[in-house]
Amino acid sequence: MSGRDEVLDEDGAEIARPAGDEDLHDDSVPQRFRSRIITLNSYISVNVKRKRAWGMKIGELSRASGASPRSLRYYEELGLISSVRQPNGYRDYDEATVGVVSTIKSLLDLGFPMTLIERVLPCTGDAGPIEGECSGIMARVAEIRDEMDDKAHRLLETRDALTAFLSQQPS
DNA sequence: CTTCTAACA
DNA sequence: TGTTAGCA
Repeated sequence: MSGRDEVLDEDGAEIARPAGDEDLHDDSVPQRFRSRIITLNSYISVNVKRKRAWGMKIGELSRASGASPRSLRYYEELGLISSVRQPNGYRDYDEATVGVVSTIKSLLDLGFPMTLIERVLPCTGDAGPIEGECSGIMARVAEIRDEMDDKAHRLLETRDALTAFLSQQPS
């Protein structure tokens, strides 16, 4: 173990060159860079111990979330999810993104238009720091909640009507 | 084979 | 949102 061996990811790409302790005490390394080296070292050690230097590529996230790569790029374009780029230009997603995508899919499932999700997600903090004024969007969300109440009631009525209808049918 | 961007029968 | 083209 030289401490200077290349660190490779699962695909064999070089991801970083870990600095050994000698670098931290070597006067050739300006002290203003040492904190960065320490940060890099801890980042590398954490990820290498997890046997994974990077997060997940779009294909993995796609399989894990059930969303198509096309959708994932679209969500990212809308700012719903984010990613960093690997040296090769490939998107690198944090594992936590799977949860955000699940949220998006759930809202989409419930009939929320992408345009609304685009404005609501930033207010949940899931897609990053809460920014902007959310009051307007929250008012709209409350409106939708009330509409849901109506739909729920009508749905129950229809269900009961169907039950009554079925019980009248001859066996 | 996978990903990327841009564009559209 | 899918799909396809042309690269890397």
